[in-house]
Amino acid sequence: MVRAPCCEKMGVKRGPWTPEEDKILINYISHYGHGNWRALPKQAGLLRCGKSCRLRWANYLRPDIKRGNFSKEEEETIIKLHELLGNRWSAIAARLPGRTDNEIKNMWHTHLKKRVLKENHQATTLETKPQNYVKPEPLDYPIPVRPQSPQHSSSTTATSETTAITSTNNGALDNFPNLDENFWENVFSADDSGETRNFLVGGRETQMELQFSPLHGAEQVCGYNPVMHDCMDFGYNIFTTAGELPEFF
DNA sequence: AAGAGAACCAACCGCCCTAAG
DNA sequence: ACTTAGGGCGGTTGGTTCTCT
Repeated sequence: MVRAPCCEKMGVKRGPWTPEEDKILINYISHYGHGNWRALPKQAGLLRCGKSCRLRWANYLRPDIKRGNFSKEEEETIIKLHELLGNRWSAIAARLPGRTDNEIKNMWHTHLKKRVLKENHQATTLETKPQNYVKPEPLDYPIPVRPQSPQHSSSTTATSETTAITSTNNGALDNFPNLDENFWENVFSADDSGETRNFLVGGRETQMELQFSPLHGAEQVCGYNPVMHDCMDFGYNIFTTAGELPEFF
């Protein structure tokens, strides 16, 4: 069965929004909220489809949107997060208050992508390498694979997987923290959107935000430190939101 | 000053996921 | 269990503005 389009094309206006339409949408949402997007245009008196209204609101009219040029810090954050998360624009936008996924996506395609490509090219071109350039050694430890969540696996238990993955890391990385036994269970009960939780790490209660991200072909727990504007580069990366990194970093 | 090409960005499209019936 | 609608997301398009010659 083919899904019907989100709106009848006939009689629905398309293209750039006029200031009058913006005003109507803002007034309506500020009085009644958006509720059902599909029903909104009719109730508000707009000749637009609901999807168009939602996009206009989300990307342009929302009061918390920050307009204007991106700061250097924001650009660096986008580059780091893109390295970490790939094209998950909404996840990246979630870490840049006031910026929309569309805006970030445009920024990436028009400015940052070229810049990153150029920088990568320079870094790998022999002529541009400094004389004391040393080729980085490949990782000497296995990239740990995220064990299946207990809710997705019926054949193994969380406990055995937890033990295995923890011992793998402790054996491979001297400075990998001692995780409390409920760590992975706690991780798996969080979603992928960067939920903040308290964990016992290295024997210390630490507030952390976790993300799962596919890197090097394997899914990893990894993170980004918004305070230091730096990606943690372990097999498992963990970062705090409290502004201070745990000692093991 | 004018035309061409490049860059920018708002908006649209179509797919996917999820909740409700 | 299945179907369907609603909403979210990433990719793409096309109109506008800018820059260069």
